[in-house]
Amino acid sequence: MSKEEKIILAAIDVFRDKGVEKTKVSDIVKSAGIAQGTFYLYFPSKLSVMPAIAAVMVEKIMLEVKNRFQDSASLEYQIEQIVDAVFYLTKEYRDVFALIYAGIAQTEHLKEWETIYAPFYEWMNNFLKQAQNVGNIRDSLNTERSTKLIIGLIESAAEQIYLYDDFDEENAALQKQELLDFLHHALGLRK
Amino acid sequence: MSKEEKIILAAIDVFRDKGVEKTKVSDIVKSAGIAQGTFYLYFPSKLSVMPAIAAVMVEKIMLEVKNRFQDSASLEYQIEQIVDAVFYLTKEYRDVFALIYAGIAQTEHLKEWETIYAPFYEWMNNFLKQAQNVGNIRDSLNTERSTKLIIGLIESAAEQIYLYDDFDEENAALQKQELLDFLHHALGLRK
Amino acid sequence: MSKEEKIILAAIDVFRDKGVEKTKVSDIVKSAGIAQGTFYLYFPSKLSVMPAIAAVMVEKIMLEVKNRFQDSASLEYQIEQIVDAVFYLTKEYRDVFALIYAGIAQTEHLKEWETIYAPFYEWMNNFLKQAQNVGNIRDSLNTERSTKLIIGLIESAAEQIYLYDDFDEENAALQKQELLDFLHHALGLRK
Amino acid sequence: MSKEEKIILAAIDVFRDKGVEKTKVSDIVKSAGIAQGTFYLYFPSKLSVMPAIAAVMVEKIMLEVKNRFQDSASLEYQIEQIVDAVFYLTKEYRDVFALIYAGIAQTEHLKEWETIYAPFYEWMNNFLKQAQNVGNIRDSLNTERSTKLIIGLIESAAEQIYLYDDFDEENAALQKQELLDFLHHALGLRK
DNA sequence: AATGAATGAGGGTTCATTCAT
DNA sequence: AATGAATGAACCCTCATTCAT
Repeated sequence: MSKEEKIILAAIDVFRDKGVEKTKVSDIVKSAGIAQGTFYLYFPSKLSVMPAIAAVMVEKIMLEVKNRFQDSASLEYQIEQIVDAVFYLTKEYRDVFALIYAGIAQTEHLKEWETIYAPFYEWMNNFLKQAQNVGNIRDSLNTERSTKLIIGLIESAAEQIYLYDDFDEENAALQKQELLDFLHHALGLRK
Repeated sequence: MSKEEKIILAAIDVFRDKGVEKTKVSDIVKSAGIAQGTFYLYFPSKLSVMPAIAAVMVEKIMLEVKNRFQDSASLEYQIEQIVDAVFYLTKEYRDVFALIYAGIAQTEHLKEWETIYAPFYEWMNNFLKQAQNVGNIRDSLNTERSTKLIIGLIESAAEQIYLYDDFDEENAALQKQELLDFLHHALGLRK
Repeated sequence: MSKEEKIILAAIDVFRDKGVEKTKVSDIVKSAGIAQGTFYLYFPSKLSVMPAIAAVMVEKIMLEVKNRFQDSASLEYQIEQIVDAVFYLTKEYRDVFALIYAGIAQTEHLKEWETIYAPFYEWMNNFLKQAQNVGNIRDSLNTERSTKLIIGLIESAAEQIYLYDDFDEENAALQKQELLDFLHHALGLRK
Repeated sequence: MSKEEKIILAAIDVFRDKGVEKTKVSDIVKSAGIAQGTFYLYFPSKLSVMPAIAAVMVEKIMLEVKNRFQDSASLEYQIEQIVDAVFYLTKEYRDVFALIYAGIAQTEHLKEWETIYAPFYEWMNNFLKQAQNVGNIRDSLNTERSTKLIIGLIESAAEQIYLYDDFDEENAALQKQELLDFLHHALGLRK
């Protein structure tokens, strides 16, 4: 594993454990098993690791979505699989997402966020286009614009459940069902 | 204006300008026109101004929504007004929301985020219930659960437009139209 | 004694003891009996104390010159008194002058040096003018321009003796005599 | 050019540009076009380049003086040539001299300063002796002692002009003339 | 209540030097 | 001899907080 990777993974660990604010660079390097100065060969500051962490998380998202997705399944089920993937990741890495969000908001790296998310947007756009081509979602929907709405909707739903609400299995299931229903109508699903 | 108010307003200004982390208490007191020590007569620490700022923002949200909302308008137009209100707030105060979020995330009181939004959630829930009662939105929609989905959806759409995309008036109008359309279908609007 | 004075005097002490390079700000504040941060309320950096030290030294020069100077003495003897004053100070504070010279050369404070020296230049100029007016030094001498030459000459002579040469009382006396002779001819002394 | 020479010349450049304290070894090696580690094959530390730089400067001094000097010229003109040489050197390389001085002052080898000047002192002493032998300067002058006075005088005059005063062509010419006059009288020139 | 000079612990960052290749 | 990535001790400076006035 390269030193850069070591730093990123160690940063995720320590940020999760202590929070961004309270994390010292010395904590990160200790956890990464490298020298203090080595950190600065790869990142100019503590917060500049954030985009790299974000990129790792988007990789995880794509992996999860692709793993769960079944080409042969019904559109309805496929959407549920996407929702499940995002929900699972939010649940599992909620603190990482929270710190990325906070960390990115604090710095000037905001614009990078879009670039980092690009692969997920592209994948979703293709998915919607195909479904629209075969007539399974309403024609009036502009897939490119809606892609961002849908991803934003699913993620904010997940955040509601796993970040803000006191987590409760039954409530989570109901909230997910409401979301699927909401999406069903919004997309004008026909199948 | 009381010194406490001066501090809160000055803190909002400076936090927006420099970010929470880079803001010094000395910046706040300079902007507020008071002495360094006076700050500590009203707030025990820099971050403890956050809840007061949050309260100011809740007021702004409710004021904006209520100001724009017209009881007599069509449901479709009322929804557009809500979207406009959230868009406006995001555009104007997105950095403030981000810093409250970040401040809250740092102090581990993430759940409080919900409290801040509570009045807006409640108002939106009532709005949906009424519309549902008169049969203007689909019966299958659970207003309470959907409230959070809708607000999350509108906000994430607003962020896409005002933060990540390079802002472009025409594109913004189209994206807003797509969102209204998306909501129209999701709610099963009948009128 | 004000904190600023404490810092200057402590800085002189520590610089003399350890040299500029090896002196830490923490050494200065320890010697001054103040807190680390207090230093930065008065000086922006370690080297920025240099001009203040230089000013103290020029004060010492003026005091020494004025103390030794006798209005009633012969011109020849008066010049010897000035030389004695500069020699004494260079001898006593050779290390301080060395560090000022080095410290000032290293920073951007070079131009300030002239301002700091201004009182000495002015005093010397008046001295020469008066002697010229009563016909004791050659008329062709431009007092203002020569003032700087003379002070430079005396100081460099002193440095030669006390800083560079291995000090030797007899040699010092001879070198001083040569300087007085040199000045005698240069000024065209008539009395 | 050998790597050692490359390092010395690069060090002079960078030291002049940024000052000794602010110069990093990495700056020197970058400018020299060699690897970081290579530096330490030739010099044990950053400051240890100083003597090598000093040696280069001695060469420059002697070269300049000898180049300008004309055996056949009048004594008066020869002195002007010497002044011109020192003025030129001060103007062109004053910062290098300052940094050598500072470097030496820091390492407590202040006495070495004299060694650097030794060839110049010797040359000047011979020059004065010859002039005295043929009766062109006063007999009472001790050439050895005066050598140091004269060089110190010329240098301090040059520093006044090129460093402290805001440089001004006309003023510089007058100041130089005053210096020549001063020297003329001090040496008791007869021709 | 208000002030603002003083505090000093703390952490980010630098950079001379090393060493495996 | 040459490299340059890695090291980690060293130190500056910041800034939240205190407290005498």
